[in-house]
Amino acid sequence: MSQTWDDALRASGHRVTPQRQLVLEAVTRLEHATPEEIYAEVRRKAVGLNVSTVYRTLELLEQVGLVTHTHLGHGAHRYHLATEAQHIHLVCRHCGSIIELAPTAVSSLVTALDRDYGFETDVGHLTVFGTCARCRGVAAGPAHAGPAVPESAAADRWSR
Amino acid sequence: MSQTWDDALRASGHRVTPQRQLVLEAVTRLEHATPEEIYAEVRRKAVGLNVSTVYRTLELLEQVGLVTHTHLGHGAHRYHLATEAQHIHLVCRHCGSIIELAPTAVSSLVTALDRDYGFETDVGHLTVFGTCARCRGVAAGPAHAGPAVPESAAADRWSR
DNA sequence: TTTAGTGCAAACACTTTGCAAAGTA
DNA sequence: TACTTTGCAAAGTGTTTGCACTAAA
Repeated sequence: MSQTWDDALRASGHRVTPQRQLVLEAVTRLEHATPEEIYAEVRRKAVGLNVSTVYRTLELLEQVGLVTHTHLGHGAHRYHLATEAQHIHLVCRHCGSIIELAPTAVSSLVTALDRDYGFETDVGHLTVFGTCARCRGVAAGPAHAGPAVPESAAADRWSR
Repeated sequence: MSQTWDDALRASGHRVTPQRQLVLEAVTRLEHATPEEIYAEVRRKAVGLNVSTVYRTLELLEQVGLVTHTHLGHGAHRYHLATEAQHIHLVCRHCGSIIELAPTAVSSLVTALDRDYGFETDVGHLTVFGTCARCRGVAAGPAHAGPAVPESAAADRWSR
């Protein structure tokens, strides 16, 4: 049931190239890497390799099912092997640290969402933002007041 | 304990302008809006208003505590009122629909993360990707094989 | 009047595209 | 050989910045 990465490419009618191997290796080595980081890593071995190739390759590898990506805050796509054990991420807002957890940590949530809403959770994509234990001690979070909302009116006064 | 939005601005040493009111209104009206969408909405009332003003205003309003943002997939920042009831999001990968849930739906997870990892979850930012009930019936998810990883070697053959 | 806020245009970071040359099968 | 993939350069998105002008307080 297990095939090699190059067979996976060939089987889907794509060609095996050094570029693709390098990108896949980079994804394997650096976990949670952005396209940018993957590009930098790949360049260490192959200076001539182009950014667009990295993007195209990542898209292909994902399509073929060799890699997947997650969103870890802002706009950063981060890629990792599809074969890697599924895990969820805790991202600390303050120090930016990423904590990996086994999916079992959220199994009760997954079960509940399925039972109550018929929603099938993509565990590999689950990211929880918050504050890690270390930062909690340091920062005393600012308390928001909770002001009322405007009543739309002044606009016509100056619009044009 | 509740103040008006313009007082919130003044209190923090900022000025009250029509632009800021319009942006805040847009955020209020369209829930989960991207800067782009907010800009479009605002332009309907004030053609002259500039995109950069929208970005600057959103940043300010967030800083002052009137609005907050969430990441709902790719790189899309979506803004909503800070006063709005906290809620978590279920995003369907297939149809793109967004389901809002009360934070209580994940309270057990929040408790567990706190107890086990000392992690304080930012519930307002929690987004769960997956497949909604409707799409589950339709799409028969493709099963990934799980090919092996390359063994780094061919690279030197052609790098330069 | 003073100083913060705005519009404009240009700069940015990141990602995508068209096309001819190079390389896989 | 035939046809996919790459490198290159140029074009797109979405977001940010500097600066002179405008307007809130």
